Amino acid sequence: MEDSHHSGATGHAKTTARRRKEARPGELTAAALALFVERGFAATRLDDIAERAGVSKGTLYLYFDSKEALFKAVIQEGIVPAIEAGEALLNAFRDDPERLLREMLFGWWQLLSSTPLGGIPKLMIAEGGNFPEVNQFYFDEVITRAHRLFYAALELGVAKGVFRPVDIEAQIQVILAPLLMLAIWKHSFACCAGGEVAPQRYLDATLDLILNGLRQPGQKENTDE
Amino acid sequence: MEDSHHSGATGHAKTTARRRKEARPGELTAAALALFVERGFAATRLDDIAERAGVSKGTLYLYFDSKEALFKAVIQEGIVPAIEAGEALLNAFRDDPERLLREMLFGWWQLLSSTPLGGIPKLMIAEGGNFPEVNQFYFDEVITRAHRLFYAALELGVAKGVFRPVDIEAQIQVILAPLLMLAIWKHSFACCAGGEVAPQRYLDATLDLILNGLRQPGQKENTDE
Amino acid sequence: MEDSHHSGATGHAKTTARRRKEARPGELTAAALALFVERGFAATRLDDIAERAGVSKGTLYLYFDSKEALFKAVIQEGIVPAIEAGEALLNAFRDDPERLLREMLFGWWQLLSSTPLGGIPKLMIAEGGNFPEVNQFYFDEVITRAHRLFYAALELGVAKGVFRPVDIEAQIQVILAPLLMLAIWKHSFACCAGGEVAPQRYLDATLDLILNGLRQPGQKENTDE
Amino acid sequence: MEDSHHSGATGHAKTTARRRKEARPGELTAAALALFVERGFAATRLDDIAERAGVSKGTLYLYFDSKEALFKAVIQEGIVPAIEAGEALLNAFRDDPERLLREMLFGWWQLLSSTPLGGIPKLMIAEGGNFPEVNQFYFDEVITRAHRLFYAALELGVAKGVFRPVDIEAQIQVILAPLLMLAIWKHSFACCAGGEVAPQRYLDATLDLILNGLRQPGQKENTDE
DNA sequence: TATGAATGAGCCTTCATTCAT
DNA sequence: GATGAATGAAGGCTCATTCAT
Repeated sequence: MEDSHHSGATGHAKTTARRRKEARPGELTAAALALFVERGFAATRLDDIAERAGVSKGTLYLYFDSKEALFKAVIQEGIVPAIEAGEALLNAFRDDPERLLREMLFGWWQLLSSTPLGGIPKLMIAEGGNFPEVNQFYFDEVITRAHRLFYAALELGVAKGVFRPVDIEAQIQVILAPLLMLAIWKHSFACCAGGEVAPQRYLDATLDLILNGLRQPGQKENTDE
Repeated sequence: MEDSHHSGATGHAKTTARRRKEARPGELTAAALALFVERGFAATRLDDIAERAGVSKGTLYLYFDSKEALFKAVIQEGIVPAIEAGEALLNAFRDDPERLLREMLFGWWQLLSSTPLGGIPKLMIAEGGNFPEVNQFYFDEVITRAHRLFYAALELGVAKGVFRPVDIEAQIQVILAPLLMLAIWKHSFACCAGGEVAPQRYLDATLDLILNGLRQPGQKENTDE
Repeated sequence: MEDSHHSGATGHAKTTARRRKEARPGELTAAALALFVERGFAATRLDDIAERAGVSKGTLYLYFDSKEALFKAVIQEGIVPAIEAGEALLNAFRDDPERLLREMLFGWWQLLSSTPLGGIPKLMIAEGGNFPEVNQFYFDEVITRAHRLFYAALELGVAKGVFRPVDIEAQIQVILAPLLMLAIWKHSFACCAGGEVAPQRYLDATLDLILNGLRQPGQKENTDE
Repeated sequence: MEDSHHSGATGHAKTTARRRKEARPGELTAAALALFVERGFAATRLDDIAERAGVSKGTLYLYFDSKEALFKAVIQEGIVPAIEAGEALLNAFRDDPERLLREMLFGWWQLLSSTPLGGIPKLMIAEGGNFPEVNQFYFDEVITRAHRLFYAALELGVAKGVFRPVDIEAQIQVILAPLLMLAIWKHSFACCAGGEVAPQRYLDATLDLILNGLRQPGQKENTDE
C-alpha cells in the first residue's frame, strides 16, 4: 500500500510478503489450537503444528520463544476478542431479560459450536493446571468477565420480576454448564457417539430447561422466537 | 527386616505381605489417578507415580504392561463399580420421581465431590482422544449406562405427570452438565478461584433449576427433604 | 565386603556391581576430559563421551545433571587432588631452595606430561570464559594455590641468598609459563610439529634458564642431580 | 536514504560506499576475531558476529563461504602481516644481540598486549585442533617463522659470546612462553584476577629472567634502556 | 549489494521400558 | 517379588545456511 505508487510489481510483492509475514502468527496459533485441543499440549509435537501450518519447525521459533509461549498465545489471542464481542450484547436487550439471556446463550453457543474457539474450554480444563500463569489469566479475563455478563442479565430479570428470585451467583454457573459441556463434548466423546442428540436440539432443551426453571410462576412463556 | 524373626510372626507376616500384594494394584492405580488428573497423562512420569505409591519404578511393570495399560486400568477399575452402585438406586424411589431424581443427582454429587473418582470426567475429557479404545469403553460402560439410568427416571416422572413432557433424551445431558462441570471445575480452576460458590450451594442451585424447570406447572413444590 | 560372609556368589556380584557404580563417575569424567581437551566443550557431543566411556547417552544423566555440570565435575574432581599433592612437596626441601624449585617444576612437569590432567590448562583457557563459576573456582583453588606454593619457594631462596632479589610475585608467573606452555602445546600444535624439541630436552632448557636466571651471581651451579 | 538526492553528492556517496565495501571483509573478520576469542568458535553465533559488525547475517555469506572460511580468514589475514613486520626488526640490531632480543620481545609484547591480535594465540590453542588445515598453516607461517627469527637472534648472541652456549632450539620456546602466556592470560583469567601483576611489571620480570638466564657469566649487565 | 525470513540437520535432554541382581 | 541402573528413541530448541526480494 505505502509504496504502491512506485512500482507495480515490487509493491505487490512486498505487500504479499508482508501480508504473509503478518498473517503467520495467526496461522501458527490456529494450527496449534487445533492440535492442542485434539491431542493435548504434551502429546502435540511441534513438527505436527509446523506441518499443519505449512511451515518448517524452525519457523515456529521466529514467532514464539517456546512451546509454552505458543500455548499462551493460543489462549490469549484466541479468547479475549470473543469475550469482548460478548460484552457488546448486553445493552441491546436491556428491556427484555428473557430475550437477552436467550440471545447471550445462543450467541455463545454459535461461537462454541462453529468456530475453533470452541476447543478452548476443553484445552484450558485439560492443560490449565500445568500453566498457572495462563490459568490465572483465563480465570480473570474470561471466566470472571463472562460471569459478570450473565450476572447482569439475571439480575435484570429478577429486578423486573421476569425471573424468580434465585441465587444468582450460583445459578450463573449452573446455567453456563450445559453449553460448556456441549463444547467440551464436541472435542472429546463426539467421535464415539452413535445416535447422539443434535446440537440444535440440545440447545433447545437447554433453553427450555433454563428459561422454565427461572421463570416467575405467574409469567407466560415468551414465544417470540 | 519385618520377617527376620525366624518364627512366631511368620504367619502374620505372610498375611500382611499377601494383603499388601493384593492391594498393590489398587494403590498404584490410585496414585496414577491422582497424578493423571492433576497433570495429564503425558505430563505424568512413571517415576512420580511410583514415588507417590511408595514403590520403585520397575514395580509398576510387575502389575501393568505399559503406561497406557495403567491408564486403562485407572479408568476401568475406578468407574464401573460407581456406575453399578448408581444403578441400584433406581428401584428404591419408583413411586416418587422427583425424589428419585433428587437422590440420583445428590448421590452422584457426593461421589464426584468427595472421592478421587471425581477426577475421572476431567481425565477422560482431556486424554480420551488419545486412547480411542478407552474412550469407547468409557462411552459404552459409563456414559451410556448413566444416560439410561436418568432416562428411566425422567420417563417415569413424565409418565406420572410430575414432570412436563420434555425432550427426555436431550434433557438428560442438560441436567447432567452442571454436576459434571462441578467435578471438572474442582480439578481445573478451583485453585484460581477466590470467592467461589460453595459446592453445597451450587448443588442447591442446580436442583432448584432442574426441578423447577422440569415440574409440571400445576404441581406443587416437593419439600420433603 | 559387608555381606561377604553370607554367600560367596552374591557377595561378589554385589561388590562388582557396586564397584562399577562407584567407578562410573570417574570413568565418565575421564572420557569427558579427553574429548573436551581435544575438541572443546561445545564441539564435543554427549554421544561421543558416552561412546568413549562405553555407556549410553542416557547414562550420563544418571550421574550429572547437564553437560555443564559434567564440565564442572571434570575440572573440580580432576585438579584439586593434584594441587594438594603438590603442596606436600614444600616441606621436603626447605633447606635447599634450588633443589626445591627444581623438584616442584619437575613434579609438575611429570603431572602435565604424563597424565590426562595435562589437558586441563588448555581446557580452562579455551572454555573458562563461558563458565564464570568454574573459572573463578579454578582461579581460586588452582592458580592462586599454585602461586602461593612457588612464592614460598622463591622467597626462601632469596632469603637464603641462593637467588637474586627478584620481583617474586612477577617471577612466579614467568617461571610457570614455560611448563604451562608445554602442557598446552602437547594438546594443540603437537600434532603439526615435525622435528620438535623433545619434552625432556625442553624441561632441561627450562630449568637451565630459570635457575641461571635466578641464581645469585656469586653462587656456584648446583649439580647434584 | 543517503544518496536519495538526485545529484551533487553522488560522487562522494559512491566513494564512501566503495570504501565501505572494500573495508567490509576487514570489519567482519575483526568482529569475528573478537567474538571467537571471547567465546570460542563453536559458541559464537553468526548472528552475533553480524550484529557486532553492523550488518545482517546474510551479508557474511557475501564475503565468506562458511563459518569455517571466516575462521580461516580471521587467522590468515590477522597474523601474517604481524610476522612480516617482526622479520624486519632483525637487521636493525645485528651488532647488539641483547638489545635485539630485548627489542623483539618488547615489540611482540606490544603487539599482543595492545591489539586484538593478542587473542589469536588463545584462539589457535583452543580451536586449532578442529581445523587441521588452519592449524598447519599457523604452524608453518607463524610459529615456524617466529622461531627462525628468534633462532637467529640467539645464535648471534652466542656467536658473539654475549650469551651462554645454550640449547638454542629449546630455549626459543622457553623464552617465548612467558609472553605467550601473558597474551593468553589476558583473554582467559584476567577477569577473575584481583591484585594481578601489571603487564609492564610482568614484562620487566620476563626480560630480567631471560637476559640474566642467558648472559655469559663474565658479561656485565646491559643497562642502556 | 544487502536483507532477513525460512529451512532442516543436529544436539541436549527426558523418560518409558528392560533386565541383571 | 522388588529394585534401580541402564538404555535409546523421541522431542524441544538452536543455528549455519539458503534464497526470494
